[in-house]
Amino acid sequence: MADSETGTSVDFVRAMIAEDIRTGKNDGRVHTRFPPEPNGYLHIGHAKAFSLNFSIAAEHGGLCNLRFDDTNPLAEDVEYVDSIMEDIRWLGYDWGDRLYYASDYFDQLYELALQLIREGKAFVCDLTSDEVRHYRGTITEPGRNSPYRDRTIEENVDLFDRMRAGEFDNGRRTLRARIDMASPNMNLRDPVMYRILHAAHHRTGSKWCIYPTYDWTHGQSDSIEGVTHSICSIEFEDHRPLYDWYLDELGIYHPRQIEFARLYLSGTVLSKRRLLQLVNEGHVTGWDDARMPTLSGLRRRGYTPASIREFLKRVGVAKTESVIDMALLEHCLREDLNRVAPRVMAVLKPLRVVIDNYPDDKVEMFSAANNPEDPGAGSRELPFSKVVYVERDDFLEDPPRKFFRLAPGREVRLKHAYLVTCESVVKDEATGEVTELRCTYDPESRGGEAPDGRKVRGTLHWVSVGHAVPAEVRLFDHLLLPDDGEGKKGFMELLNPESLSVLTGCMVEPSLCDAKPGRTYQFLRRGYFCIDSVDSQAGALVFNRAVSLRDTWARISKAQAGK
RNA sequence: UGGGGAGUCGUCUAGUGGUAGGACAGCGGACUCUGGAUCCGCCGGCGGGGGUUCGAAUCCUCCCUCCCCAACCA
Repeated sequence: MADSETGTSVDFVRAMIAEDIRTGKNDGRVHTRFPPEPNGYLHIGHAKAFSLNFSIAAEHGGLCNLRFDDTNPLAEDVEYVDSIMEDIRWLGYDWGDRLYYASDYFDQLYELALQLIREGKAFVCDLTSDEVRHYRGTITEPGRNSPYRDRTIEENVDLFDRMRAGEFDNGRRTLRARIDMASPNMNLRDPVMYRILHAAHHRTGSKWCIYPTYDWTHGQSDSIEGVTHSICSIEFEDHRPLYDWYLDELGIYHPRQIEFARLYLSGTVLSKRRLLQLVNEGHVTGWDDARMPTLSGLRRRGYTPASIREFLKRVGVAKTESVIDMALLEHCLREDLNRVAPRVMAVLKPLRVVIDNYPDDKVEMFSAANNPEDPGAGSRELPFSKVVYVERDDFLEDPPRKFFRLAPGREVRLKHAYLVTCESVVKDEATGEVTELRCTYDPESRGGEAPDGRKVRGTLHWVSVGHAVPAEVRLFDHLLLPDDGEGKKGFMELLNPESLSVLTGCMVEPSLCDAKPGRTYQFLRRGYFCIDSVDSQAGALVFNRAVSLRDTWARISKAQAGK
């Protein structure tokens, strides 16, 4: 869809709304809403929905409401209400003073139901849920009318009143719309509007023992709030005729429902039911486990609101069911963090390096830029001494081609410090494991510059042993393994047993000593790491790897191994 | 099988009768005190068959594939 004014293209939802404005519908007003049920934590799929709703309203100077669709007290909880509000705000959206609950409308909904009953368009049905199912027919066969379908209006009003008064047990009766039991659309086969549920509601307490269903609630709530465009996900497409039916029969303000495709992400699952299962069965530590695609999980992992917003923008909005490659989300995070994350040195798997010709007790301070992408980020001082840690992976006794790091006789640069050459290797006599490297440094290379201009390809990160701060580092992999066959394996079989690996004894530079939880850094040459907001403490730092850096060497060595 | 939706590079997504473009991924190169970043390049697609037209991803038609619906969940 090309926008003639800007030359940029817009998605079909925005195009429809633009058309409504052009034709003068709703006096050009745009009012949307995000209607989550508080029965779980929000994930990135929900973020697609609410960012769409909030953004579209904002683009037209309109408003977007937050409305909790709390019509099923059995599934809902205030814990979820709170987390949902926190997550929406975190992503940067604001519903102002328009916080609503479907339960706020229970009285109005009851009156509207009475209106339908009085017009002969709804009836109290005594069929059990099993019987209702049988009477409904199947996908290919029409249903049959309920024997209670033709009760008098007086009887319906009386029975409905008594349902509300609590005279009947759970499931004993329902209020149903009187539409068409032969409709090819199952949603129109006399759908249930109210069920009896003697259960406490997290907001209305025990005031009600009948609860309206989603279909009976949604359109009327939209109408009451003056919502112009009710944007929802595509599985509600064949509910739209029912949405429209209620509004038309009631003769009240009629918003327009528009459906778009939900978001799916490779390597994870975006279904509340399954996420809840992961939590309940202990496959993750909670809704905010850093491996979870929930907003609280992504936040804990180190994802930034900006990166998620950019991701959603790039993903677009359409009606095609699509699975987005997780690599795109990761790309958006790197892109954002590259701009804003302070650089820092941390050695994940330490190997001692002794610089033999460096004075024993000397400590030098080197200035290090906090972010080469952002001169305004300033610099910090790094202590250097005779014994430092480098990454174990940065040394190979017998290096392959194109390996630019440390090896016997090789010279590399210790970032910001000196050029050092590996002179010998110390090993554990019993195991043969390399325990220490003995090196010499070039005193003329202070700051890392070769005095004679000689080229040194390898630059390593390091931490001075005497100044290093120990830390735990958690690395994450996808929750789900790639689905090899054509979805032959079940969800549980695809769970990645190695989605979490914990590294202890990592050594980070001293400037991180009093870093605050939730802050994200780039560990030079390693990736972006966020201080865990739950488990990290001063003196016992815990970092989560949000995403690795692009690793060209990993690709080269993999290709070499393949030969 | 009835109804409702959807099919464009590996993955997303533009396109609305006039040269199929972009992003991510992949591959190659330049540059680099992060094998990062940046820059340049390459790769690769209209589900299929008919038809209309000077011309079709786009219009018509038949077919194929995938998703959703038979909760008193949302």
